[in-house]
Amino acid sequence: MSNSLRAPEPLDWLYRGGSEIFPDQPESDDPHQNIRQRLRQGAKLRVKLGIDPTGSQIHLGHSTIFRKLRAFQDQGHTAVLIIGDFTAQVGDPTGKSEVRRQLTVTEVNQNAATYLEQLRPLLDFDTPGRLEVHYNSTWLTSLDLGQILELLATMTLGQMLAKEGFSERHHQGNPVYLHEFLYPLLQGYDSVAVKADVELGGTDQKFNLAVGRDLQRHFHQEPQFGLLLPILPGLDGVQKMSKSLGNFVALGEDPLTMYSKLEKVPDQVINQYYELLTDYPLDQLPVDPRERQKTLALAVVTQYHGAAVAAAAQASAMALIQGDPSPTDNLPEFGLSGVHFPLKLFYLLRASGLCQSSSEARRQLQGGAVKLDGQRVTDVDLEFATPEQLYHKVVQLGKSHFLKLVP
RNA sequence: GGGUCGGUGCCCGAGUGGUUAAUGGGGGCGGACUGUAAAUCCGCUGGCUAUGCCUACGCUAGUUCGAAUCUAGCCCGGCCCA
Repeated sequence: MSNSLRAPEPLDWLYRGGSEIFPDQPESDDPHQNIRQRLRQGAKLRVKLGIDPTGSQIHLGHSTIFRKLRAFQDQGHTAVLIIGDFTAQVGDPTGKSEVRRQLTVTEVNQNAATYLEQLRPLLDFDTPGRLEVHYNSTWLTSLDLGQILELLATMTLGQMLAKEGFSERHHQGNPVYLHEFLYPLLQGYDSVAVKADVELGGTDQKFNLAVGRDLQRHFHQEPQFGLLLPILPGLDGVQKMSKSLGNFVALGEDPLTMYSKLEKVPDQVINQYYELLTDYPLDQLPVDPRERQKTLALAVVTQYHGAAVAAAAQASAMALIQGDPSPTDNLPEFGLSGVHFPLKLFYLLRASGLCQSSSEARRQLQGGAVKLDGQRVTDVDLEFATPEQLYHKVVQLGKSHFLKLVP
């Protein structure tokens, strides 16, 4: 595969998803201004991607950029993954209308530990030389005040205020703390530390990636290329996919939940989902909108769980929609051994995590949202004397939350 | 440091002594409809194994039969001045 570097002419893999590359001067022969020239020369690039472990879950919105990183890997380049264990404590102010809560060291470490596992289906971990993983605390914690001053002295207040977010917040009368100014500089310094040739990010990262170029130049390195991918809209079809908005699909979710969420992606954004989340030929998308959703869901679930499991999830989802919970092989399960009998149904809804509180569970029952084996239950005080009455029954909340009860 | 305005439920935002988890909007969840979509209509939107008991309007004390609403101190923000 490494030989393919000599003829990377169809650069579809590079541009799929509407990547914006900068600097981008297509007519230029200068390999520092034109990444295609660089690739034609067979350069082996160090492709940086930083991710701050601010949460415990990675979702599809993050995955687009990892897919791009994988594409670079498959072309023979080196993925340089930076776990922002230090920057996570500062908090990226990008796109935030308010200050980010600062995480503790313990939280950050716990989050970081789960990240690599979640990325396993996405990246090439095995081919030698294709992946480096760094924690940016390695170099950032050892910066002394003199070095920090050097970083700060590379930018002006005007440049900082030009960054989206800062000036809005300031003019809206919201606080902007000084330590937030350090974030872009630290992220940029990461590029210096790993000698990045390319850095990947979402379009909202343009400022930060540009700072990386400035700092590399300051430290007498070749400035990196920036490659920006559009932000993936969330399941609501409007706002960007994010955990805090709840409009996300996490990489670690079970196949059926993943499928159920993806098969109802709004029409207005489904083409973007195809482009950013799959390798499906974009000129061959199913015409029927319902088919288009199903095919997408199947394609994405396959990436994370394999074709067989994905097909089973699709079959289960279709059956469950029609109220038939029989082919429920891969439903998430809930063991009844952990709860006490006699058992009230609303308590079960709470205990199983289907509802967040027992009060909410009662409301859902009253609102007609709960079904047991396809039968709607509205009796708030329904109680079961023994676990045997519930074995192998399926509890359903709304249209897409299912749970199989097991001993 | 001084002056001034402000801190209400997921968010915004009413309320300025009195049956009440506290108007309204957004968002979210659910129901009907549908393509399991959108649009539309309707319901719900503090907690608790619950015919009741808790906790809530920045924090802590206080005034009062009774406070989110009054008083004091403290914490945190905006703006103006230094």
